[in-house]
Amino acid sequence: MSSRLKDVAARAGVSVRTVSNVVNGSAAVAEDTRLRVQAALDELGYRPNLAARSLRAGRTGLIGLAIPEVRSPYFGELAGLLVEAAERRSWTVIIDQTRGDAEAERRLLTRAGGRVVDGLVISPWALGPEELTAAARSTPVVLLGERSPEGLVDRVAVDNVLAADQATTHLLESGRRRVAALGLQPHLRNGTAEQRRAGYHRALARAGITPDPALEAEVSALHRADGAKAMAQLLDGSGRPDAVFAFSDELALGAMHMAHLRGLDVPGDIAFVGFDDVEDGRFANPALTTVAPDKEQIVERALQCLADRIYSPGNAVRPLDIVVPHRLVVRASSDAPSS
Amino acid sequence: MSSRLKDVAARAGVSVRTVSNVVNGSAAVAEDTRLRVQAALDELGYRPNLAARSLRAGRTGLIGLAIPEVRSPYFGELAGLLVEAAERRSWTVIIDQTRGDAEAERRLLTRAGGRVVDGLVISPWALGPEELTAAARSTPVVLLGERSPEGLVDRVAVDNVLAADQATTHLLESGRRRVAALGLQPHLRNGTAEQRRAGYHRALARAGITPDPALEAEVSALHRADGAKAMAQLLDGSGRPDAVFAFSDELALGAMHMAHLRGLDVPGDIAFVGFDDVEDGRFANPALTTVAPDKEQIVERALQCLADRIYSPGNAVRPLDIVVPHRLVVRASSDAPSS
DNA sequence: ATGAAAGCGCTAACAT
DNA sequence: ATGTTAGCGCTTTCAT
Repeated sequence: MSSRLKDVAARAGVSVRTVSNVVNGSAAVAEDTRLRVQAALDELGYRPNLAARSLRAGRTGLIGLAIPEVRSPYFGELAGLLVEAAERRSWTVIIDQTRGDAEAERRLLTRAGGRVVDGLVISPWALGPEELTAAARSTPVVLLGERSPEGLVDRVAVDNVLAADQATTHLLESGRRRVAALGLQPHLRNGTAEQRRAGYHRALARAGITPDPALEAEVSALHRADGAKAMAQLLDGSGRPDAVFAFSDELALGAMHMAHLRGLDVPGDIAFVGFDDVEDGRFANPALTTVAPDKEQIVERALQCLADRIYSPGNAVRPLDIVVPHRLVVRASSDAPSS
Repeated sequence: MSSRLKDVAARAGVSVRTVSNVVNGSAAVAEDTRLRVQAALDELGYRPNLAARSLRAGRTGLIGLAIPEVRSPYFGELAGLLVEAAERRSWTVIIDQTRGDAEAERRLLTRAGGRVVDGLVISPWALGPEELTAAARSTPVVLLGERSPEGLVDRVAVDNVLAADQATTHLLESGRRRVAALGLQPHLRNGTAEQRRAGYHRALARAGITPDPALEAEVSALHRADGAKAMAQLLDGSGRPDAVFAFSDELALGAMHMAHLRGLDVPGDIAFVGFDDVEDGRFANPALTTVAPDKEQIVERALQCLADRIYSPGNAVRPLDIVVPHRLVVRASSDAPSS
């Protein structure tokens, strides 16, 4: 099979110690031996066995990313960015999908405990704070989006209440009066939707508008199809919305599609704002107004948290609650009605 | 820190051998000892150290997936499916992005050689056949899409020539005459675009149409923006297309967006067909006609190849060239012109 | 500057 | 049924 340190040592006529030093540059090696060893290394096509290294080091160089699904544009983009950022820190990322399933989330947390990964970045949907906190005691864990109770685990997120408030306010300022909120998920333990709803209510209140239950639509998942379905219900209901604040771009895109099917003009008859700023939205017809979280910063700060815990585990830093910036990107889907 | 087999053994008053047997169920253990050991296991919260296991087993249980980028809808969907399929085989997937960069592809191939992963599924863009074949000699490798010369490495793909022919034929049959091909990538070593172009030419030839160079648009990458840019060039050129066969849905979506911006009606003035059948296309306005490869089968067969090579390495099976089925999904973007 | 050897945590061959 | 131990490939302490 493939060659080990020992083989290379035998071939170069030195000890494994010296070969190891050449491979890692970990100690001074006489120039001529170094060359001899290097030659042997090349001839044998030596590749270090990572399992052995990890076993020695007590670290794997792997970090986990647990997200509901890779294929969704938002998490896909996030995963891409995280992989790149991890690379810069010489980490390899294991991406796992939870599908918002409690069992899957639990399994990944457990695996993190099993030291397959040195740390875990998780965007929890199904799991409650207790379990997350418990898991974080045995491994470095960073939460994306969801808040842990009393900040017991590191967490990185945008200010959802503020962002939702701004999105709603933007619609109100463009003259819309019957703004719907699309994306409630009362069945999840994830509080994100609840926070966005709070921001939505806050904006309505400031404008002196009483929330209308007929303008709040629930979804069972966050795909375009769910957005389309919820939109259909809004249009068939008594709410008669002239604008929609969807809690994700995917939902917004699905909803917008439904509006088109129903013969509505966007933004003439109805305006849309999404959340996430995924690429699809930028190229939709019309282009989608959205809340853009600073994704680069989300992954960067998450990894920083992990690094801090992994490399100085004794140093019991207080768990961080990091808020990353966002901005409202106005595009054609929410232009003021031509009136 | 965390507990080892030895700790559990001490606590239960048995040998490590017995604990190992309990953990793995690998040998008969007396019921009462089993219970005692299990209790110790639970109390100590024992988790096996995977690095040690891998070192012993000579296998890591990890497989690599190397794709240009996770965030693109097509590769995102594929990655999601592959992770699920791998799970069923108790494999964990490491996803890596190559960005079509030769150096990145080379690095991943090398890592595969380093036994971090037991095998690698790669969608090569930049690397030529020689290097791919060389890498496959030291590790199980499956190619997605790209054909290796003389079938020296396992490969899974759709029949690109046939698919492109069908897509083009569909447009011609709906009465279009000036069908453009969008998505040539002469700078890549990847032959996929070339195959799709061949299918496009074959369809034109069958219809007695001479290919017009002004109707063939190159792109530097495969994002919506590239599709939009190429579309602008087509519209500004002398080709005056009444239909576009884009080599990917993303390109098609970008191109369709540009058509809208130019005030063209789709499909009235111009029809579109994409390739990949990603979710975005299904919810686009209008919904995008596309070639739908059987993605489930792509990942399933790819993993099957890997499993064969990993579990019976001596068994030098001839490299397989697997063609998975596809179908043309006709949607609103290519309805016959109302004429 | 380099060699010898211990030991990371686990499994399995060899005992009893 | 269960204990003892070698060894997977590597890094690193201790010697020289």
